[in-house]
Amino acid sequence: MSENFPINIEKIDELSDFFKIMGDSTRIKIMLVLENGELCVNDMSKKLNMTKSAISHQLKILKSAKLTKAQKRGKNVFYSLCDYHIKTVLDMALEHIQE
Amino acid sequence: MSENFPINIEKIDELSDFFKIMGDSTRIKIMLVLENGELCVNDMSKKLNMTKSAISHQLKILKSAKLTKAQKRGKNVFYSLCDYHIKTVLDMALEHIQE
DNA sequence: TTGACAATTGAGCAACTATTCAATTATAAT
DNA sequence: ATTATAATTGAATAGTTGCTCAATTGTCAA
Repeated sequence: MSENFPINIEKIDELSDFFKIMGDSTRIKIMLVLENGELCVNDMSKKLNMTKSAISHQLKILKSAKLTKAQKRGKNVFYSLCDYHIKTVLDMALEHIQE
Repeated sequence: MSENFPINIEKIDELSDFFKIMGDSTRIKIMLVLENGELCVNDMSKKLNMTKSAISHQLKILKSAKLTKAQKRGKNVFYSLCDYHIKTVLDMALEHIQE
């Protein structure tokens, strides 16, 4: 290990952490509903038919991974996608499973 | 859910399952050492400084996900990468974490 | 200020997962 | 046949994770 290895070890952990975060259907659903634009927690909760608590817990993870960002307006907190790479990664993965 | 939703629900599970498999540093390491060509379990075990058993368990998962394929020759089983999309997904993810 | 709604938080629980360890199968060499 | 090496397998364990539930915070309206 370490030499003769294409990328360094911390990067590998970052990589697998990234995929770990993508590897949950609730978080995937959240990202997909956010592709059309920002939504508040309540709306996501209704669209995905899940409790606000469950959504909120996952949003916290997505936010800390810089995959979503939040903006508070009045009583609501509106979330939106952060990174334009994500859609490409999702599409690439879709291509992979398609066959 | 279900209507007004960009892709169907089974696809979402397939997607998150795919990312779940990518979301482990051992499996990432295996895929990275296989980028240069096939290797037997013993070689991977040495390169990654892990037991053959641990490697073998993860190879089974990668194989069942059709990310690697195996070929037996003599006492050895040689593994290689299956899908050319994987490298692109890895590169895309690397681009995401780079910044 | 009071009541209602939006969102977050933390503890607790059940389900899942990666590694270790020991045993087993399979092949090759002596 | 016996021994050695390669790989797989399954059970056990320790660690992690996602959801629920209850409590809490923050904001707006009456």
